[in-house]
Amino acid sequence: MHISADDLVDVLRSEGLRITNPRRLVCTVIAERHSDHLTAAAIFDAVSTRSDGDLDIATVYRTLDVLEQAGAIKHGHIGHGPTVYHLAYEADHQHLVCSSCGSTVSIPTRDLRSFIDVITERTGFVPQVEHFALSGLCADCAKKSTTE
Amino acid sequence: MHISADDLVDVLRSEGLRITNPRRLVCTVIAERHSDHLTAAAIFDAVSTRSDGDLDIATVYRTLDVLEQAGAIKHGHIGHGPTVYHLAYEADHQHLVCSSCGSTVSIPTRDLRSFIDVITERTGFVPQVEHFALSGLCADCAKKSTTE
DNA sequence: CTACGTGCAAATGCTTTGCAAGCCC
DNA sequence: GGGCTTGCAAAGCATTTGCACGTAG
Repeated sequence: MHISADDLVDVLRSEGLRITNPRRLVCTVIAERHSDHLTAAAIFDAVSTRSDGDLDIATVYRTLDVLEQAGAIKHGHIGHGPTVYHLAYEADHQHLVCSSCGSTVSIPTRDLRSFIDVITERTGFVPQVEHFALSGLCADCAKKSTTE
Repeated sequence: MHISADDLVDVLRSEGLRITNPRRLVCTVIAERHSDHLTAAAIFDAVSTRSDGDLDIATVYRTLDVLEQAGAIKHGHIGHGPTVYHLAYEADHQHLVCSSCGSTVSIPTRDLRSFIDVITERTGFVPQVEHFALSGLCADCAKKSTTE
């Protein structure tokens, strides 16, 4: 299943929002690079290098807001860096960021089912694990820290 | 077990660092409010309202860095707000932030043992769950969202 | 005495906002 | 044409940094 720029534009249209060139450009980049974790700056850069591209970074943020409210995309936070955006249906994994070397790993949300259930049982809280990355040590750095 | 301002100062001393009034003041506030999740701004404010208090916010950040490197305190991230600091030995719980109402709940890290183990098994990654809060819906907001 | 620590102010990085002009429907 | 969108510039917030002065050890 791949989502096209037009699909995203349609989401906006169906919300009664106006279809403008800046919005089309942002949608195009998100669709083209659907597997990436895009930052607002990355989208801005990608658009800026296109021949038909010219828009303001503020507009990128505003468009991302609007797409997120429409349910087409979601944002998450990986470590300390800037906010990352991705298609809503791809928000099915948790990120792990190594606090030592900065590398990231993913784990499918479904593998964390029991964890999520434990939390809900004990606190009533329903976690959205994908939203914030988890910090820790990657395999390599963990090995190093025990060896030293 | 309670840590006093002097204990924190001693940590600095044992690292060969100089004991200055600004550092003493920051240590005092951390010791006095050891159960809070203090932000740099909160520490700055707390010091500023004392009769003997006068320091720069930059110094607060520098002192927090130094205390963290010395192992006396740790920092964490709860939702989008500013970085929070607390005594190292109190970093034994995970925070859950409600993305809807902003309320936070805690759960002891030991209750998440099996979760942590699953992640390590599958990815080699050793999570430090306390570092980043988890996002989700608190019991109340989860109830509301299913009712609506 | 001198390296370390401080205050101050300016810079940083990411994101938001106010406002007047522009363009979609 | 009316109002949603945009660009631009400025502001906001948390945090960091350069630098000259001050002081702990």
